[in-house]
Formats: sequence, C-alpha cells, structure tokens
Amino acid sequence: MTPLRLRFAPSPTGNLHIGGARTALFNWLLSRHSGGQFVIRVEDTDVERSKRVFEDAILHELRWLGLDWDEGPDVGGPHAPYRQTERLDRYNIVIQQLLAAGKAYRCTCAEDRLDALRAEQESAKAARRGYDGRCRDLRHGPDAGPHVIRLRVPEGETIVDDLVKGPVHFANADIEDFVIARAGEGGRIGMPMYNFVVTADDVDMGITHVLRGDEHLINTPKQLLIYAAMGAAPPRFGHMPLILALDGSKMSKRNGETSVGAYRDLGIHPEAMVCYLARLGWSCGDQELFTIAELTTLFTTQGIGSSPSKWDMEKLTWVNGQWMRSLPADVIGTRARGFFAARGWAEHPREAALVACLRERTRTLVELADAARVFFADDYPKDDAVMAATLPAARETLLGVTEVLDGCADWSEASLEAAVHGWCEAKGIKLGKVAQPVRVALCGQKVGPGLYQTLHVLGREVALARLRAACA
RNA sequence: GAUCCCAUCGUCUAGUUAGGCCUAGGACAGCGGGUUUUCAUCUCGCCAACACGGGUUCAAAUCCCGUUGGGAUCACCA
Repeated sequence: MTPLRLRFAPSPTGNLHIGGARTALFNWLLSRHSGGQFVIRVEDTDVERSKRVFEDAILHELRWLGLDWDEGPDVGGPHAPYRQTERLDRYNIVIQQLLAAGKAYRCTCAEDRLDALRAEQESAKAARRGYDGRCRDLRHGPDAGPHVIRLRVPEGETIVDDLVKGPVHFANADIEDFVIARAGEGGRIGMPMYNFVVTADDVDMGITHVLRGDEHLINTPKQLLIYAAMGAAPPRFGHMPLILALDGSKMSKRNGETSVGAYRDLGIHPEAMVCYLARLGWSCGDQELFTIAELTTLFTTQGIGSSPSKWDMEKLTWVNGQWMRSLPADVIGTRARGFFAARGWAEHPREAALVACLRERTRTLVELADAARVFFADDYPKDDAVMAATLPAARETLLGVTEVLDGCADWSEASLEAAVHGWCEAKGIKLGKVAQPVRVALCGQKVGPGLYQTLHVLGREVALARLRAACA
C-alpha cells in the first residue's frame, strides 16, 4: 500500500490521557502499517494553558508506550517547526490570502454583543444558533479596530467521507461563520484558532490520513470548509468511538485513572497498555493478545468499530498478567527494580529468582512488589489467626524440618527439595502436612510461592531464623 | 433545544460492507469441577446478549423506517 503520513497533535495542557494515547497509537499503527511517516505536532495555541512541562511529559509517555516519530518538536523534520506558536508567520500568510480572496472576513462584533446574542437565542429556543453574520458583508479593513477573523461559510452541504462511519452529511446552514483567528493587540490579528491551524498545518505537512476521537466529527465539516477555502485537498478522516468509564459516563478521575502515567505507576507494562488500548475500539477476529509488531502488520481502519467502549480495569489487569508471564526476565527484572526502589528496598541478593517466582503469580508490578515484601523486609503482612492456628500444632514437624534444613549445605532449590522430600519419606509424613506449616512459619501466610523457591530466595540465614522463631 | 454519532452476553468484541454456514462465536469478570505442597498458573464446564416496534424477503443480528436509550458538539478551548 502507499505510504501514508499521519500525525498526533496533542495540546500540552495536561498529561497524556488514555484517549489521547489510543489516538496516537492508532495513527502510529496506520503510518507504520503503510510504511509511511508519523509526525508529532504540538498544538499550543492556547497560550494560557499550554506548558512546556506537559509537552515533555506527553512525549515521554509516548516513548514509554513504544511509539516513535519521524518528525516532531524534539527531532525536527522537513516541515519544522512543529509547535504551532512557532508557525505564526505561516498562518498569517494564509489568513491574508483568505481575506484577500473574500473567503474570510474581519468581524468587529464585541464579545458582549455575542454573549447577548447567545443568551437571546438560548431563551428564544431558536433552532438555529450561532453568529448572525452582522459583519459578513461590511468589508472591514485592517484598521477597523479590534476584530476577529471569521470564515465565510458558503451555502450548500459538506460531506465527511469518514473512514469508519462512511459518508456523514452536514448542512452548511447549520455551521456558523466561525472564528479562525482571535483579536490581537492594537487591532491586529491575534492567535489563530484550532480548526484553522490544524487545517493549515495538515496541508503544509502533507498529512494524508487523520484518525481521531469521535468528539471531532462535528469539527470536521468546519475543517473541510477551510480546506476548500484554501483550495487544498483534504486528507481522509476517520473518527473512532470514544472511551467511556465503566458506568458509561465520561472518563474522569472520579471513576478511574485517566492518565497513562497513572497506569504505569499502577504497575502496568507498556506492552499491555498498547495491547489493551488497541483492542478498545478495534479488533481482529478472536485474537486478544498482540505484540506491537503484530499490531503493525494487522492494523487497518476496517477493524475499527463504531460504538463507544468502556474502560475495564479488570481486563487491562488480565492482559497485563499475560505480559507478566511472557516478557523477558531481564525486562521484568528491571521494571520490578524500580518498584522495589520506590519502597526503599536495596537490591536483593537473589533478586532474579525472587522476580521469577513472583511474576508467575501476580498481574501487575505493584502486586509483584507487594508480594515481594516478605523477601525484603520483616514488616511483611502476617496473618496472626493463621499463625496461631498452625504453628503450635506443628511444632514437632517444624523442629524436624529446621534441623534437616540446617544440615543442608547447598541452599539451592533442588537440594532443598531433595532434603525435605527425603526427610518426609523417612518419617512417613505427607508433604502437604509439612509444606503448609513451613510456609506459614516463613511468610506468615497460607499462600505464597513454592516452598523451595521461598526458602531459596529467603536464604539460609533468614529462613532458619524465621523457622526458629516460629518454634519458640 | 439544535446538529451529528452509536445500539450483540455485566465488560471488550466476532458476525453487519456482499441477508441463509448463527438454536449467535471468542475473551474478561462471575460461578462450579480438575491439576498443584498453598495461592497463582493451566484446564474442563456453567451462567449470560442480537434495545423495542414495524416493514422488505422464501429467509433479517445483518437491509429500510420509526421509537426508545446512550453519547458528542454547539467558545475570541483544543
């Protein structure tokens, strides 16, 4: 297929949200699938709310997810700059052209008049709302005083031939002459607005396809009108269903974490995040688990669904659990280390073995770290009731096992297993009768990793000390 | 209110473009059994859906219309 050019255009007004992450992922996937390019463009025309720290954070999260880009604010590219506030000269040229061609006009209507107009339309329950076109044919010049620039919306119909929804029709009569540039200081033209800069940039940057959230579908006819006014060919648009909270409401902090960083802190692997995000609103038959490489080859817009999906933490956790078991040991190890360090734990002498036995029985890195406490510190959670019910009754057994273990020179899993098994056979005791009390003595819990793994990771000193304490 | 989008198990979804292969498949969660020194894994099974009403057709989850329900947007935010 022909190489496509796609972009992700975040506004640096906050951290990367899961909805934005999915948008970025889908655009990236389509660009890679087609052998094309992926561009990052920063939409910072809201100078009040835009902050460079957010831009940095967003780029960082994107990299964490495993995405890369061919052009962007930090790597440059043939269409630089990639921050909209650095592209003002270009916007100005286009606006002058639109003005000269009569495709746009200066509007001097004051904000309070507009507010009053809105209030009036509201109370009159007017079917048609929006700017009334007062300045439309007044032909204000550059020195007309404070003014915004509005697009002259022609009569007719604008059709969005959507990649996922098919053709969607909008009557131009329903679209007001919207503002494409704010009023600036001293009667000059101010900061251009979203729908305009997006369009101007997508034209300049040769964007061929745009995948974005459903909330933008209603913006698309406006942008199409700008393409037409500029005399430029529009890209193909595809609007993906929104991600809602589990209860069907809009995603918000109220019903779960919304930022990508929060999930990383929860111990979610980027591979799992990508996999889960991809399956939210996109599918490929019955397959549930994908690597990012598989997604790259399988992804097409045809797999994108049309109805909104709900964020299900349970399923994300399950997906993450699958990755806990399949990621390379060193990757899990490195990531787990970060969570151990956050808990103030120094490196463990048998950390690889520790991680190896815990990754199999946990679903997130946080669960892994919580379960690891028993190996790192003495303040691990103990079930007093279980200890009281188990330990005294098994004192003889524990004493015997402790002696056997103490005589065990080789503290490897295999050696430990052989010693305990041998002792059980000699004594005619079932392993189950031994394993549980020992586990409770070592971990203060009935549940945990395999007995020999536990002993090995704990190490001779600690294991024997806990066993003796349990007998006392 | 207006414009637009959407509608299959509790959730993610397959099936809808080209109507019969669907007494609707898979996965998560839930429930029950098995495996395991415990837990987890793994495994077997169960529960569970075409929103409703009209059409079109020999045949509709699939096409059409309506209803209802959900959502998005209506800024000198993006």
